Amino acid sequence: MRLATWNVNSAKSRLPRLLPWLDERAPDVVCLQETKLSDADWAAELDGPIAERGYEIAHHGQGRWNGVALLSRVGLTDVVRGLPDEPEFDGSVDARAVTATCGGLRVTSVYVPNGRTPDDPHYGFKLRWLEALRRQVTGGDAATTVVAGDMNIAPTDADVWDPAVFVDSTHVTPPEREALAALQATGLQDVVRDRWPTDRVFSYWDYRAGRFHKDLGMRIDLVLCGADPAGRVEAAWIDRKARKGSGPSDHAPVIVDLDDAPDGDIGPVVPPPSTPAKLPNRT
DNA sequence: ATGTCACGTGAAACGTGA
Repeated sequence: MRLATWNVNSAKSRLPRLLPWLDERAPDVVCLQETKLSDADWAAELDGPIAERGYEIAHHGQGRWNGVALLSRVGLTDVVRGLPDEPEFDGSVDARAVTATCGGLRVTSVYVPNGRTPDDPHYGFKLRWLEALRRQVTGGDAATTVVAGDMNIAPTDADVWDPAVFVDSTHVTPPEREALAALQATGLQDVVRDRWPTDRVFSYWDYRAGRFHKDLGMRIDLVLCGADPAGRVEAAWIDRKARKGSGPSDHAPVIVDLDDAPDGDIGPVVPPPSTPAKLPNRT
């Protein structure tokens, strides 16, 4: 099973990149963030071409900002929009989380609040939102949980291109990193970092200043896996190709392949190859 | 280089957010 997450920075404007990417990478479950569409506009513009490719869809949108979605062709049931006791900002709840059961996993697509600056009210909102996300995970079966999306946190200084640039900025402050660590302490593994423990691995590059070309990025898009999916990881990588070319998102997709054979199942028993019958000699 | 996008407004440039 191939699982992916991608902050598309507007699903409508990214359609010319999203559809070919679905065709090329053929993910089974996709978490999208920053769709920037209402549910009605998503249905009008995206439902058709995505359903045509065999996906069931759960979109949780609000319009101009935010918006998340789950696409699945391995089942999509028990859809929940938002988080339990989700905190408000400026008097309303944003569209930042959608959860469903896909292929036996409880998957949540998340767009964690940016925080803006550490002294902005949005920063406290970010911390409260992360706590609500942690509570949701503790209320479920952590072993089969996947939380994937734009966390807007670089887990360590190795996840930013220059830690000096980010001093006193959001994405790297200790309270954010502690909130992420508390989320992971429910039993979730950062499977990309596990796979590439010492490599320079980024998922986001600012559009400005040629940052992608110079590989001056950050790793803020994470796939966090409970024990079951974490134990089945066959590959985990950033699809940098999707950040190249014309009209890309500023984020690249993260792709994780899981072994579909459950524990103890060695797959179909294949009989040993028999001696091939000799082809009749041609004369 | 504060260097780019995307969206809404409203009909072109500007404010907002990232």
